Amino acid sequence: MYELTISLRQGDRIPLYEQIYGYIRNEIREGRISSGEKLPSTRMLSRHLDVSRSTVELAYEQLLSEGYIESRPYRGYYAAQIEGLYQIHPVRKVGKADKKRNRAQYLYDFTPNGVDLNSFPYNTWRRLSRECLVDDRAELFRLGCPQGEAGLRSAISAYLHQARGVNCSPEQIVVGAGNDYLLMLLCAVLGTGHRVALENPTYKQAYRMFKNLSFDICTVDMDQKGMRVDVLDKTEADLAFVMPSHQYPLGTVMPIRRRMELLQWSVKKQDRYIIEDDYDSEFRYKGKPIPALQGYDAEGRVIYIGTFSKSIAPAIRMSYMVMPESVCEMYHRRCGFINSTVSKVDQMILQKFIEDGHYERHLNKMRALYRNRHDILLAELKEMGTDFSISGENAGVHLLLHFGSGRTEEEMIRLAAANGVRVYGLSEYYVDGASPSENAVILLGYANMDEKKIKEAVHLLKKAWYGNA
Amino acid sequence: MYELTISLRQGDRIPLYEQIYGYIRNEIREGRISSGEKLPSTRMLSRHLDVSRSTVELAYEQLLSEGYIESRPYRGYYAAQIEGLYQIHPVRKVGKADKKRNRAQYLYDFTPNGVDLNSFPYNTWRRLSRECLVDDRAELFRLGCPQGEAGLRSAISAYLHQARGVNCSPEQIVVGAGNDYLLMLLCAVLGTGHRVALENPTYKQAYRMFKNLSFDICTVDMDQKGMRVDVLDKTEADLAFVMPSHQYPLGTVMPIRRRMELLQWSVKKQDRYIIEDDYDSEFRYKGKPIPALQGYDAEGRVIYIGTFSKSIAPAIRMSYMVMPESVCEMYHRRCGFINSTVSKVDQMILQKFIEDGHYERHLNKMRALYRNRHDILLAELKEMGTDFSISGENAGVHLLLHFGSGRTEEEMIRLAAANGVRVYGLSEYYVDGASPSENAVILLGYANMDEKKIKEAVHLLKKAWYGNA
DNA sequence: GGGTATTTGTCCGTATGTATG
DNA sequence: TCATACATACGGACAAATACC
Repeated sequence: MYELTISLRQGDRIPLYEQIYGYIRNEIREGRISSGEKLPSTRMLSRHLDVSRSTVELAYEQLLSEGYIESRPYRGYYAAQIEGLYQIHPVRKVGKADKKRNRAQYLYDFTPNGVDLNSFPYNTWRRLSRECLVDDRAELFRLGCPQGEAGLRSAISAYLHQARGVNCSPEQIVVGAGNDYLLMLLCAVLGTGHRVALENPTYKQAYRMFKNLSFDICTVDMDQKGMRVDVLDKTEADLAFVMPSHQYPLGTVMPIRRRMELLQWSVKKQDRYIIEDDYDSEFRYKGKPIPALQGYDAEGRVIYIGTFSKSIAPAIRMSYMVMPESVCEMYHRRCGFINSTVSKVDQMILQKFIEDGHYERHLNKMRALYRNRHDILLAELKEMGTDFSISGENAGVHLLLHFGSGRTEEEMIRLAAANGVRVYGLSEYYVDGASPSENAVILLGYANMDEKKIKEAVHLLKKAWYGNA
Repeated sequence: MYELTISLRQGDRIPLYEQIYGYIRNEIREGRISSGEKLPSTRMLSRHLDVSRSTVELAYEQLLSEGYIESRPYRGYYAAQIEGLYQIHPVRKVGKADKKRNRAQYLYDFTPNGVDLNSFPYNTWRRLSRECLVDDRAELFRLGCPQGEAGLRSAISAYLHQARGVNCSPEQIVVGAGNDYLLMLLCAVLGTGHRVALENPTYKQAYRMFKNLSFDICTVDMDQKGMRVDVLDKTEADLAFVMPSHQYPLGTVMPIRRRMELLQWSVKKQDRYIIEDDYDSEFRYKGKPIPALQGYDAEGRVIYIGTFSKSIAPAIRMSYMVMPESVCEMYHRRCGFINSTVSKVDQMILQKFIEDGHYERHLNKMRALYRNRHDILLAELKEMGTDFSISGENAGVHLLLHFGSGRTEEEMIRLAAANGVRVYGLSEYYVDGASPSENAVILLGYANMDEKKIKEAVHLLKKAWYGNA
């Protein structure tokens, strides 16, 4: 079947269906689609071009009526014999200078920060967006609650309760423009003079934020259960920044016992707080979902941070923080005056998105999708080689490969790059210069790679790392 | 195999396939269909329900994509394991009833923070919004530049150059979610150990931000020309926060000479900076527009902050900061890692809005509108009484009434309130407890009051303050 | 036990309704 | 009113699995 590569200009003065029509007509005229050849089905093409099926149908109908293609009911459309067809001006389209120059140094990118590009519910979002701009006009002009719209906070609170076992009222929530901002805000809320303990390796944005806002920092080693509370206990830290659900980058899931130890640490002295970053907890593939640390916290020591960046789209720029009562009080006293950083329209869209059940459906869809990719990646990796172990799987959208001796990270990354595959080393996530492992540890994020790409990429990795294709 | 007993409501507003989808989803959720159990085939069910097979197919496809069922080709559909699936039952939507609770105690509100409610180009904005969501889909998934999209920054830089005489390249601009955020960011960029001089009275959000981020603060008195540089010179401040175009709340416009003095202050010692908040400079009604202070700054001492809150809508949450080279360098070193706080979609919408000339048109429209209101308010006020003088007119969207002796602010506000008119006193804008004037000074913002309302409101004020209707 | 009819998911083209500008 | 685009609903063709003779 002929593979079409049309680039549509949406919003152009030329309607979509005419662009499709014109393209295919040209391909047939100039023989790139020969007579009898099957064309992509309306469904396939509509999915491929990301337009409605009816739009493609309109194009096909026009081609049909002009005799360029033939329809075989229930089978498909086929290019017709075009001899004798009038061709007034078979204009040769000169290739518009290729825009793709800057891309594609890497054919495959296992970035651990990716999200799937194709699953965003554009149509729903657009509809909700329009509804908000039509229905709630006046709302655009009221500045809105600094913490975020009450309705959205209610929706988030309900979601967190059911999905993550987080106990909170909407009043405890602050909606903000991204995790970075919320961390910055939190630092302002807590004020100066704190020492924060970070896992090592950790989420570097957090490390940088604390560092640049003049917090004292100490790093605490991790074992397979997460941050070592016995080590934490010996530090002077009064804040602990942790990712119990799926540590970044290690992928560690903190078991209940360790969580309890951590909570005990938090109440041993006054004014200790745990900052729980639950950045990608939405995605778990095995076993029962573990409730958030916040859910076990009876003493109000856990500050919970979550985001829609991973679960919807990074460009959305919406995250939320759940503060215990004592922090709430500080927030209102010190930072209650700071206006919300999220557009009210966006907040209203998201609120509707959650309330109307779209968010639930979307999450389930994404989970199914990511699980599938996760399974395929695991299967492919097991075929690739045996001199590494895998960790951090079963949750999130990335996993780690721990190689045996004799392999350096730089070498692995370089070899992969030479074959067009971008992989990431663990060492860049260590702070304070520490990097305890001599052996290569490689991160593979699979969120923005489809099945086919995963297979091809692992195939290339095999070639790169083991020399056989 | 599970026997389904669905009663479909044909012609309902809920589509058939969604009814089927919803029913089966519920059965699975509530365990009436257990995992692994076979579902009726699309044909069986379509016959049973007397709908098309494709309708059933559509329902099954949705269930499949959300992970509720699994497909075994040529064999059938089977209920999947649903552990970990998200089930969000939103709590009752926040009653739209109590939204209006806090409003409408006042019939007329002369808030100095208002904007006009009816002039927002909803249709244009909606169209651009739609275009962005259709056109630049992939952009949603790239995180975007921390400073804001390059295109938007170019557009802002071009606008600032033409309209405000600001000299900058797009690289010097940071786009952020509101002035509050940009001030917070700026504090992080500058780091600790600074002393900032504020006009008194001043924009209280700025005062609070500096105070809460542990900056030393000193206040500098104002005369009719703005901040007194001679007083500033005697302080230890290395930062000066000023609003030369139209000081808030006094409405003072700083003349050229004073601006030069201020610039001279900034170069007298190293590492001094002027923060210029140009929050409502778009609106001037008399005389030539005065370029921004930044435009006169040859030494790179001025940090310029502007916003779209006043000129478009507060809910938009987009502001921008122009940094001189030296601050740029600090920004990149200390805060370059902080992700943008503005949704990419919103940035793209705004960029198009500016580039397509809508912003220019909108500004001119708003200026004409506000000038009209300004003129009418002035005329009405002159008819109202003679025991006050007016200042701060000719620019911005608010002005001040300075009353003679024997009138206290509290009394004026109370009298107005008793007649359903909300006015604002100057004293709340003073910081450090200072409030030099004994006499009442009243702020009147006219941005969100139309001609009719202005006339009615002033009429009521006359009644309230002078006793005659 | 091997051929055959049936069942099944999957793919397909088609028709009509609806929202928007 | 009309063009454009999308949503919903319909039923036939195909190939693989399976049940049945």
